[in-house]
Amino acid sequence: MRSANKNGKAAGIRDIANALGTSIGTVDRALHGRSGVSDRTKARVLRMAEQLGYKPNIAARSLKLNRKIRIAAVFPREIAAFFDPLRRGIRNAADEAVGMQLTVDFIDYPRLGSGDVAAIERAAAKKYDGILFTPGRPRELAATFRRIAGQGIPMLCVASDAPGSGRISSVTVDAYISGALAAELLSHRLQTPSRVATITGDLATFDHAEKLRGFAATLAMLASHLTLLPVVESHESAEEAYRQTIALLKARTRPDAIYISTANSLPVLRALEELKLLGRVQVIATDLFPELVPLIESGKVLATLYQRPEAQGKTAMEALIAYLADKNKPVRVHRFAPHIILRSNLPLFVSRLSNEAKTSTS
Amino acid sequence: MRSANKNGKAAGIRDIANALGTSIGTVDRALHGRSGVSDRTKARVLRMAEQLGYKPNIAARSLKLNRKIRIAAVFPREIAAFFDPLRRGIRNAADEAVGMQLTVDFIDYPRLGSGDVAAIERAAAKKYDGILFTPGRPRELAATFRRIAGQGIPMLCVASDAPGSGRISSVTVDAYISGALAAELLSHRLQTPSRVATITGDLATFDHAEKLRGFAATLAMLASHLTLLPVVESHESAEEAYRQTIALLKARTRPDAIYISTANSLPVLRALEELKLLGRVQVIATDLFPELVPLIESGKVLATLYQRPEAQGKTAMEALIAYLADKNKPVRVHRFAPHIILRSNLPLFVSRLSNEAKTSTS
DNA sequence: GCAGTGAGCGTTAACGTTCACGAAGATAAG
DNA sequence: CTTATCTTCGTGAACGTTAACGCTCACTGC
Repeated sequence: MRSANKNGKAAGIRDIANALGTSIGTVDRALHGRSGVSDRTKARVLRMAEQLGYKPNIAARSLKLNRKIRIAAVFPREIAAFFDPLRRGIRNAADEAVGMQLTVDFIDYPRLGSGDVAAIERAAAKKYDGILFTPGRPRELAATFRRIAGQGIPMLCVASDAPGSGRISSVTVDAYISGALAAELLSHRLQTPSRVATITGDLATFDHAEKLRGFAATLAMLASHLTLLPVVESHESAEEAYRQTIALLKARTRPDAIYISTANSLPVLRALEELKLLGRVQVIATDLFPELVPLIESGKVLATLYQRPEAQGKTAMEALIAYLADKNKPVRVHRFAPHIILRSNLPLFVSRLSNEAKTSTS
Repeated sequence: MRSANKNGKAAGIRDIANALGTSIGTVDRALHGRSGVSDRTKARVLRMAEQLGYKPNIAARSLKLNRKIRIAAVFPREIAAFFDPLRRGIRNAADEAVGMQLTVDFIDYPRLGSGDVAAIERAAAKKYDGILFTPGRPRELAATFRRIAGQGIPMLCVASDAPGSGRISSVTVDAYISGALAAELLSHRLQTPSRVATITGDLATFDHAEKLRGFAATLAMLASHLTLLPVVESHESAEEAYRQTIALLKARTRPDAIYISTANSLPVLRALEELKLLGRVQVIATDLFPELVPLIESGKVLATLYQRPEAQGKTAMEALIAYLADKNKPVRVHRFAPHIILRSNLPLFVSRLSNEAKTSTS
């Protein structure tokens, strides 16, 4: 960005060599800590580089070392409203990647917890340079994780984390805070003693468990008049979610509010509708899809916590690329803030639903 | 990303030339619509390029045409809590820019509406390749805009828009929706007939006017029991904001809630505190700074609408760079969704306040 | 004395593009 | 027919970096 030398051009490796009366080969070796330079010259080079404000020309570098990188993106087909934009984010980031020949293979499997182990195994066997995926049930994947990590293939978790799996990093919404937000929003609305239910995907999924933790803790802290019913697990299945919701709503202890912590909220809403409880039971949903729009507009759904799948995908891919470009540089763990979608800011997100443009991840 | 030819490498300009039995010079001319190629060969080249799945190697290109770009970023010093991170976002984007020698000059002036015309004039005189700024009072800047646009210098508005100014694009929070959100959040809390006040920066600023429009419209639509008091303009001055708030709170028609639509909320909060009204008057603030944190934690401020200055700066800079790299490609107008910061998701943003790391703009 | 070793360094050929220069042929003007 | 001009195209030198290769010289062991 700054410090051009006298003639106006930025200092290059050649300028350093000239200034020192040495050769560019030596400078290159010194700058990269390669062998074949004496400590003395190495120090001289480093100092001169500093002095001239040397910044490596990335364009020249990536032109020279023409890297080919193959990345596997392993994600379920369901829930499409979440994973499709996530894949889009990944694709966008891949397209924008500059200075390498990037190949992204998308490997699909039916849904979280069903077929993921096999799919990831399959990907690992193909010797990719990196793997992107959502760990649905970290326990069942533990053995696979060890094998992949052992092979030295970097894996990065997206949409849910798997601590201790050897993944180089993870990109997720802050799950605990998502749950906490849901509780806070409900506490604003429910002023009198009420029952609150939660429907989640699968408690074996780390982020689902975290959401629940946040929800329960915040409920206890901010709203002691709200009692939490036993959690319902839909196991990422639409039918199961529907059945369980019906059962929940017909029970003696019918909840006054429901927090759906998975993007799989459609069956739950259908059950509510069929029992004519939409609007009478407060609902906080997760993520956004077309069917949810009119419900928020009409106030039948109080809010939804948008997990920004496209942004997650993009950030994850960028992080993986950055890691592959330079394995020394550490990769940050990204914890996104979920967007609280209410009635009045809904239009902003709806326009994004349709515009599946290559752009924007804000 | 795909279509490597037989030997595994991606198709380059030389491959096209070989396949056609022509020279790379001709291919280059044809691909870029330069003169000196017959229509026939041009068509042949284009077809072969398509067929081989040719993708230009950006690294090689930017290595060859070693462009130097100078950009001016003209922003006020106040309100630092907003403009400092915005500048940081700009700097980050500049550092990440690859394939060009980028120089960013930060030009400061006291505050919006005071010194901005002169500062922008000064920048324009220096023949920058692009200008980034916040149009505080578009009216007063109109003449300057015309001159700059006439010189062909692209300008991009950040944090507030200036429609019809000739700017190539703008990056802002969706102001109307910010206002609407504030109204909706207040309507959740205030159930009985109440008075609501708004304190803004300067109604001459486009985005401030928009926020008010959104606020008023949503109040009318969702909460007819809330009456809106006449708007107060602080003119981006701390002292004026303080004085006006005191006056407002001592008036006969003391408001039950205040929407502070400018980041300049500190003086307002001070006034509230001194009159012991913090916690008794509902407050929705804008943006985040250290002093606001305990107030949100304790529930004395209901919410704040975070305008994500760093993300805005980064996106704006990226957009300008993209435009300068290819002036044909149109630049999107970016409308960010403000983050609603409540008690439970506050920690997520606080950590960003301290970590002034180079990373993250989510 | 000499071959062998290896540390330290210089040379040079790529990587894929862009662009200035000039050659060759066609057309026009004298 | 010659000379000038224009169109179409090929040639080759950069851009800054990396890495393979090879040179020099000091040191070792015999």
